[in-house]
Amino acid sequence: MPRPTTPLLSQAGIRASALEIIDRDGLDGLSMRKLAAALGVSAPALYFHYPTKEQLLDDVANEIIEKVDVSAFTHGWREGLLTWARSYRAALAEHPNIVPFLARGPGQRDASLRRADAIHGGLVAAGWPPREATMIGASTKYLVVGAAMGSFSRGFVDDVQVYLDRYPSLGDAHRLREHADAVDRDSFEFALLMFVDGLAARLGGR
Amino acid sequence: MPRPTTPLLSQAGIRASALEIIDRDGLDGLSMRKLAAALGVSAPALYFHYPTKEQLLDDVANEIIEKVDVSAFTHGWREGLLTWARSYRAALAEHPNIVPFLARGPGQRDASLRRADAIHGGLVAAGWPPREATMIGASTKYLVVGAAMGSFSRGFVDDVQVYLDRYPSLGDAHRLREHADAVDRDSFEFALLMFVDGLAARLGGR
DNA sequence: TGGTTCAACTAACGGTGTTAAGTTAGCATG
DNA sequence: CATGCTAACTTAACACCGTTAGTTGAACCA
Repeated sequence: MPRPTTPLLSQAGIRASALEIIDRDGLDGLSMRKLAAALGVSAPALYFHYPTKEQLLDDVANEIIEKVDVSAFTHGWREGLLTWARSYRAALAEHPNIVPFLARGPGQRDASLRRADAIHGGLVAAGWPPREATMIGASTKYLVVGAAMGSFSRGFVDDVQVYLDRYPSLGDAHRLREHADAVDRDSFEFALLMFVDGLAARLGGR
Repeated sequence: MPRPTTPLLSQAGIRASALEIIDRDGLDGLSMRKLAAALGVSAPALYFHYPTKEQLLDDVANEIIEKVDVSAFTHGWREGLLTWARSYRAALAEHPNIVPFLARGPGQRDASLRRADAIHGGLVAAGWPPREATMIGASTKYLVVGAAMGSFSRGFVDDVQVYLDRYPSLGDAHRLREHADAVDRDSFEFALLMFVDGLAARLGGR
């Protein structure tokens, strides 16, 4: 069945289906064969539209990062930073399974760089020295990526009783599992505000 | 050649060789066959000592986390937190290639939990409400894991000129690549201090 | 109309983690 | 001391992976 009258595949369609599988089955749950099957096509057909799986994932990741809002630096660095960080985290939290890939390597993801530029520019325009602007950008990214990993609250397995017995100081943390998402969200917000407070004190003390 | 007179393999030896390969060839560079070859043995022999690759990696990760210092909470929460965060980051920076695995899933890594317990206990003992102690622990971990990913400075590929042309505001960031490690280390220290300053202000303001 | 290009196909390669079955050294027991 | 069980390895093989090669026939342009 060669060259169908109307194309069966498109880059956008492939990306959408790939993201769907990642969301449902995890990053390791995505294989080219499974993806092809979901699109009603054989695996090598995908390689006509994407040269490699890596490239496809790069594009999917790009699509997600595109939604991050870096526009609020016009309302001051504090507002800009908070808006950026929150929308960044929200974007990742919507597709947590792709975060390990995101974090692995930068690849060819243009969107990240365009945003890094906007952020750095916004901070410098607000009076931060370039070197500190760089560090603030990096720091915020650390927070977002770290939080997106959810490594803390997800560090508790389902069978909680075991840990309660062994680690008494964890105390009220025994309900961490059931409130995992809320804890992650609150902790991120907490960390972000502490960090920005620290920044404000530093900038104000000059 | 069955059952050699003296065992060729041990869990510790397997872990050591695995970590060596990971450090040298990256996380994806570790395969059971390559690991077996490095140990002068056939691949299935490993499965006598480790039920699965995942379990092996869990153990390797555990070994690394074991080195994290959580003892300094006896000198106050500030000192305890700083020491923990710095030694945590140092431990990960020593084996950056395993960080993506670390972040992927918590697995059965006992060491993480024993440390979470110590940290939570130390913070509460120093006067932090349990709920905030949980968030402080989580936040610090976000910073460490995020920084270990080095996702910011490594987000710039080798060919820098391309980005200079396209993203003018990046300005002095054009030397990011060559100073990548230094930038990461400084940014982490910066973020940590800003965060702890924010914390101190919050605790002091009560 | 003819030739080229496109978008799919099947077959296959080398790699992966892992399981099954075979072989024999070491150890415990009668 | 012989017997049997377990331990620690072997080779062969399974199902899957990302990817490449070679084929087919519809669509498009001259």
